[in-house]
Amino acid sequence: MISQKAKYALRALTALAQADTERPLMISEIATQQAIPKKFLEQILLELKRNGIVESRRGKQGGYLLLKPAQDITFGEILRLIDGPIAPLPCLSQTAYRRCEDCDGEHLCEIRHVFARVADASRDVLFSTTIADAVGGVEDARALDLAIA
Amino acid sequence: MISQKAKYALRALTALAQADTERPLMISEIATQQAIPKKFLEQILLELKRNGIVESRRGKQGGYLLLKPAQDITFGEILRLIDGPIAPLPCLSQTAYRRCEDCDGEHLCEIRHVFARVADASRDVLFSTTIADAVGGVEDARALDLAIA
DNA sequence: TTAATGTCTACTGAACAGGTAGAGTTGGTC
DNA sequence: GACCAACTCTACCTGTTCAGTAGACATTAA
Repeated sequence: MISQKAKYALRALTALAQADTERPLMISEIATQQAIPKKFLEQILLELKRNGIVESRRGKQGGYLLLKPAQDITFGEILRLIDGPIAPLPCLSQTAYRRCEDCDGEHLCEIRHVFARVADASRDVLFSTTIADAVGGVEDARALDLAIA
Repeated sequence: MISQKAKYALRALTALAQADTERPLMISEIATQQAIPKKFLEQILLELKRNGIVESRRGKQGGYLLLKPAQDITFGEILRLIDGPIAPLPCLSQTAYRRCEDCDGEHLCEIRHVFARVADASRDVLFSTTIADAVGGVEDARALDLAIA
């Protein structure tokens, strides 16, 4: 399971991606729109800012903006930022590798082989899908809804 | 990340799969061989027993045996048993579905679409790979090691 | 100058991870 | 029929993480 925090982060980013690229979106706007506790969202956006995903303007008329285009922000990137390693085992992490001290020889570890395939499959999806894809996909669905109704 | 407990469970099962099918393997044998804290392993095996994966014999000469053939025990099954739902979001779980109360309309949820693909990819691997596969795969590797040496 | 914004640090309560401890039960074996 | 090696069960413990909450502070447009 991904954390609530990561889910909030991804939703906040989709909100920013859908917004006007000129006018910053306030924390409170995003919080209300996406039903995220405001003070919690504050911390999340701060973290995204420190990692160069969004930028902020302070003071009146302040708020948040995407720093990169939405099609350059992948799900994997955000997930790794917020939740840490994607890998199902420490010895399979690309960013935080740690040897399992209880298995002798990684290519002899029965478990590792299997989870390596799981990790590859997940990463394939996560790093090839962007915030823009997500927003686009749903706009298609919404249009279809309208057409049917 | 999968829990340490799940990793231990999978290793214990590979140990049982590799052992003689007649003579039960004692908790302490598995614990020593796989470097698992004995009392913790006890609880794990008990849980596997309650769920019909292994059987036990009490008293002297007692121990544990696989209840089903190793090729009928999938990684997904064990993982779900020990760690709970495989899905990255509660609203994608097959066994413990729970609606996200903060998103309106699941097919309009930007996040859900993406993680549905991740979940499918993971389940593909996890439910098509068995304990027997894992043991077999490593025996191949071990044979190769010997051939090289 | 002031009011509306983001920034930062600290705290908290509940749940979960990863075990440990110890009393109890069962069933071969002598 | 006693003994002892095994499994069984319940309880407990310590540390960490999750999901927030609180509140003082800094900045800036109007």
